[in-house]
Amino acid sequence: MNKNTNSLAAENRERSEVLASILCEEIIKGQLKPGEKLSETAIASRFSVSRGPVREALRRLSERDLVVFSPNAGARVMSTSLTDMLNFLEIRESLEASAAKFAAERMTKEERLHLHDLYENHNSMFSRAKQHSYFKSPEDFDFHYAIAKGAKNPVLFKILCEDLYPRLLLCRSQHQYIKGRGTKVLKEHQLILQAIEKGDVELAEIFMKRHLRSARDSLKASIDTLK
Amino acid sequence: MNKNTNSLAAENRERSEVLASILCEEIIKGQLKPGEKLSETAIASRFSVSRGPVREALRRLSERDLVVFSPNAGARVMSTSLTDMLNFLEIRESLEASAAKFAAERMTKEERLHLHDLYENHNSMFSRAKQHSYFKSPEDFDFHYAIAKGAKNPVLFKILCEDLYPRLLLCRSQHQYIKGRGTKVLKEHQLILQAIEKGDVELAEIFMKRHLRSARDSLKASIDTLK
DNA sequence: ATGTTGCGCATTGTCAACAATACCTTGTAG
DNA sequence: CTACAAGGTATTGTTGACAATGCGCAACAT
Repeated sequence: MNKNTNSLAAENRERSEVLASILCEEIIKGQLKPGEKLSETAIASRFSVSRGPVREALRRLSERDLVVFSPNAGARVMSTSLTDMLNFLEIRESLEASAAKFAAERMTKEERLHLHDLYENHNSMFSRAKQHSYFKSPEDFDFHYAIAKGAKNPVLFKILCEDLYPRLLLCRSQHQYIKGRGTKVLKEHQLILQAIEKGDVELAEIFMKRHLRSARDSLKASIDTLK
Repeated sequence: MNKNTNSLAAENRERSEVLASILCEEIIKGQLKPGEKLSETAIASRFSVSRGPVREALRRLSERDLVVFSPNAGARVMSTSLTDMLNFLEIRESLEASAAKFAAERMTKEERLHLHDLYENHNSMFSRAKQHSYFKSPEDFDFHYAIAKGAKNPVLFKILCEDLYPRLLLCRSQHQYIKGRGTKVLKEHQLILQAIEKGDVELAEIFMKRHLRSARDSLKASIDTLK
């Protein structure tokens, strides 16, 4: 799948960067669980490198807030509370609303078609397996990812796709809180899609805001029922 | 001023983190100019440490996009184009509009008073020295900083104050583009302040958006006149 | 004069050993 | 039996040395 996982030698990129991306992926996928200790020697021997590159990789990840350091006690996988999660979703709302607005304004014809395809695929996939928890699937993120890309603002793209999404995914791997919101999500995506296809800037922004607002409310409700 | 600059030994924080913050500051202040080479050995000898911590610090800064790496060629201070700058301002608009909204909703009484004091200070400072380029001054950022803090969302605060503002300041140190927008800025701040003091959520959001929109338009105009 | 090729040097990337701190185990006292 | 203390062990923080890559200068050929 990812050849870096096997051999990280013959890369132009430096070891610490490759290591960081591999560890990042494993953290996001939940293979390294939140709170888990990240031993430098263990990681070093696992990838057959010295501790130097490992340390550099861990320092990188700490800047991304994927790991936390306790001085003289090493690194642990970041653990995210549900209130943190709500804060993330709050910001995501404002950022993605802008993304949708810009996407409706700036997406190319091809990008709009691609977004349409994504929606159709999700749609058919969902009707095939109704119990499939759509909201939790990576396919849901594909849709938002495409919009973030279509907004044609690299700063926005970086914040969303490289800062926020990883943290959200990490948090999801921690809390198995969400039951898929079912066909609602699809309907909401459809509204956003149509607005973008028409180039309706204002509607795209509003529908995206509503969409994410619903997601956040859903989480809030889940939290309330839990306690 | 900052005792870290002199002795970075007796700190609980690890050397690489202290180094990163010192270098970050110097980059933002423009003491290290965009495009300038950051030699590991030079930095190491300057702070009387080994290259190890220096490397870790530089890797941290690269995650913050304050420096760029060319493999086997080391690090250079990030250089930001004016179109990058416009992208930053575009996102800042949406983020700070939310910040103002939340601040109007969530600021404590003390925070509102503090914000008021900030405004008054800026006001008197400006009338004392009219030629003083208010928009470029750090005092301008204080106002926005206080609002970001008052929004009571750590995620938002981090993105604004630790990711976006440093990059904006770095870019300013690179391009001496802006003539202060004069009393306009103060008037705009006043409107925002009043909305927040009244707890008027919607107005705070709108006035902040307009304020930053003006700043961006002003930059766009500057760019156009330049070419 | 200009473009190119090769060598030498400087810088980066990596590693293994040393020093310092924290954690865990074990023993003892209350 | 529990609480606390002390020592040993393991892990982190740091360092200096080695290997590899890139850069610049000089000499040469066209």
